[in-house]
Amino acid sequence: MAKGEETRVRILDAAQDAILHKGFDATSIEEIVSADEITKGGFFYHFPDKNALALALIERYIAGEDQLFDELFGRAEEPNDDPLHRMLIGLQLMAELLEDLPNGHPGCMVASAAYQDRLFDRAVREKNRQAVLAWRKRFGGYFSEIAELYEPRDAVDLNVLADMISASVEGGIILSKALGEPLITAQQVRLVRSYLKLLFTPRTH
Amino acid sequence: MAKGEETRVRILDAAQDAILHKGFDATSIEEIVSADEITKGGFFYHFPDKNALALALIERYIAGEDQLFDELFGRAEEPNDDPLHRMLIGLQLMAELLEDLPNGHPGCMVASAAYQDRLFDRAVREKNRQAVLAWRKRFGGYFSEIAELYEPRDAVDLNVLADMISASVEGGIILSKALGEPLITAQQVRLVRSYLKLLFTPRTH
DNA sequence: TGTACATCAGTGAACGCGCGTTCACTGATGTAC
DNA sequence: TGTACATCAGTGAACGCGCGTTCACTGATGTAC
Repeated sequence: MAKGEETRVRILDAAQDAILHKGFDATSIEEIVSADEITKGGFFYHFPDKNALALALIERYIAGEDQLFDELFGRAEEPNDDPLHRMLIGLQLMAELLEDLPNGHPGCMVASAAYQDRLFDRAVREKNRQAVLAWRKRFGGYFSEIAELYEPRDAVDLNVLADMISASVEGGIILSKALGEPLITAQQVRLVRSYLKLLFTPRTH
Repeated sequence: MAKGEETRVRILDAAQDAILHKGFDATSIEEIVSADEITKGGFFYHFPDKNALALALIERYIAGEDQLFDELFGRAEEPNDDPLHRMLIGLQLMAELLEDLPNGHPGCMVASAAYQDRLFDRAVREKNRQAVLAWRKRFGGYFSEIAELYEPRDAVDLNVLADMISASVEGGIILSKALGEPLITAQQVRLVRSYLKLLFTPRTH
């Protein structure tokens, strides 16, 4: 990685950590750059203004999540797997990954932006919207495959079910932050897993 | 209501609306009071400093939620009702109430504070923590009653199940804000209801 | 009922500080010939 | 291999603006006698 790119990443890291605990406006550029031992001028070499920082942070966060979900649910090495099994394994892996974070999930940039939408321009808000839609599309696709093979025991909209995965993580993070209990998010993911098992597993008499 | 108390409430209303869309720090006192047509000096008559505003907002929000949950789940008029039935009715009422908000739920002060915890002093953070614990205790108590009568079909921790109600609302609000779809929160509450039905309803052959 | 005083619910000007942003400059590295 | 120039990745001082907070004052309302 070139020197400039490395500094840029360090700026994003420091900014994200502060923003997830203080909000965007309360996080000053001075504070961000002093954590990286550069100056304010250096910040403005990498970003034209503070709004561009927000955009870059959200884009990076979304890309990271997409890659992570590909790894957890993709399981490209076994493409013929049963889709329900693949989903349950994916949620299991996600829960384990969350349990391994000693301080819990540090927070979701999308959630942070959603609670500060009036601070950002249209480009940022639209990126945020597209991120959540992409999650819905991804998980909704998985559920379509599942529903072709398994009759759900209760009438559910598959897009709402897809949102449930995102919502349980987002909600878990909030409870976890408010209580200072790192394990909550993983527990909520496991609970969604329990629901899907009950919902799609055929009755055994 | 006395005149001063009325102004205080209007300050809190204006502040809450702005804070749920911009965050605490980015919401200036000037902006809050100009919405109410008073002056900055007037604000400081009602609150010693800005942190006291945060504390008052969170206390008011928590008290409002507690009262609402009492109404939705208490059903004091029929205390001998089946606890599972009461829970399902409560969630049904909650979903209907959320569906009736034309712009969706405006946002949760507890979530907003959780994503800006470094902005506040210990008193605010502790209030926030107690709020989530109270929700857990409330719903956990309901689930204890239910579990005494109905064997759950999957091994679940009742406190985690209690958190699920809070988490689905919190997560639903975030998705709803990010997508601009007001109905999402109600949908997520109905999905939790579907889970509880599957989890606790006895098998009928 | 009238008067004196206290309290309530603010007004409005002033303050010092930190913020985002600009800009002229600089040393190190890369490229052309 | 040496030299000239361009680009990269910053530095550091300066700016104007808006912020939270203070404070002396004020008019309206309430209370005591």
